[in-house]
Amino acid sequence: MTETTSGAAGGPFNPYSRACPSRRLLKFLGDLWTVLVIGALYDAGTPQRFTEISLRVDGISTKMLTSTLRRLERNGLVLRQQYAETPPRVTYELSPAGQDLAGILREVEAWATSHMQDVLAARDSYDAAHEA
Amino acid sequence: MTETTSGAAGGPFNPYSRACPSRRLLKFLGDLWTVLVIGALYDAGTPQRFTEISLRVDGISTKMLTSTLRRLERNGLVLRQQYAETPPRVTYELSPAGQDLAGILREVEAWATSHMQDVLAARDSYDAAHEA
DNA sequence: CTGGATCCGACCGGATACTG
DNA sequence: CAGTATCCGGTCGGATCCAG
Repeated sequence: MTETTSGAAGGPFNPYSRACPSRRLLKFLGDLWTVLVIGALYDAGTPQRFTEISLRVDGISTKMLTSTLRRLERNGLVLRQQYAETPPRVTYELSPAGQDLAGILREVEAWATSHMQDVLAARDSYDAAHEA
Repeated sequence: MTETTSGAAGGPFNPYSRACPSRRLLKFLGDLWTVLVIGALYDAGTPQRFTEISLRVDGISTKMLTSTLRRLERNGLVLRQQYAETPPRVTYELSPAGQDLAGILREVEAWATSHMQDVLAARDSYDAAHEA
């Protein structure tokens, strides 16, 4: 036990350490667009086209969808397939690693939706007790 | 089935909808400092002081620790206890809801650390295939 | 010790226009 | 259709100083 910071051990990576690359990865994984795009691909079950994903993730801009998909692909979480057709057709799907992650992120998502009401109530309570 | 967007059903809240409050909540839950502070409190097991948390979460500024704890408290995820002493002593601990969430976020954290190596390899592979 | 207040640079991210 | 390029306002977040 030579670790000075906390966190689940089991490997050399520790996001509680400022310099550890896992911190940046964790930051990316928690990003809203990352979570929603992965969730959308997970729900779809089949390879999705750029436009199809943008329809599932309401309000995402082409810029953010592009950059998010690029990072996901670069990190090995999403597989990109492009076909030589006109008009061009490109599809995205989760890699095995991406599917694994999707299951976990889905839990976070489920927590958010199932506890939203409680959170709303907690805010009211907090605001009432701290109002100016 | 009147939903037009995707996502796990089960409630009226849907983060895939741009206007749904659960989207903002989800964004907050995935925030790096949120994840690490919750994880630190979870690891500690006992109520932690402001300074103790800052030591566990390497590199967090007092500004971010303060604002993160405030939001967590306001959302009912963290319980704050202050004692009338000099010097002042304040402790923070996870609420039952917070502990529930912590277990899930810990999984995300574990995914990040356990797959960091694979992700690093995927990046090398991607960069090699896309270098200018 | 536990913060609040302020300054300010960095960058996130939307809107828009354009291309193969 | 599937992006790329650019502009630019808003916000995030670190550093610093101050207070109860």
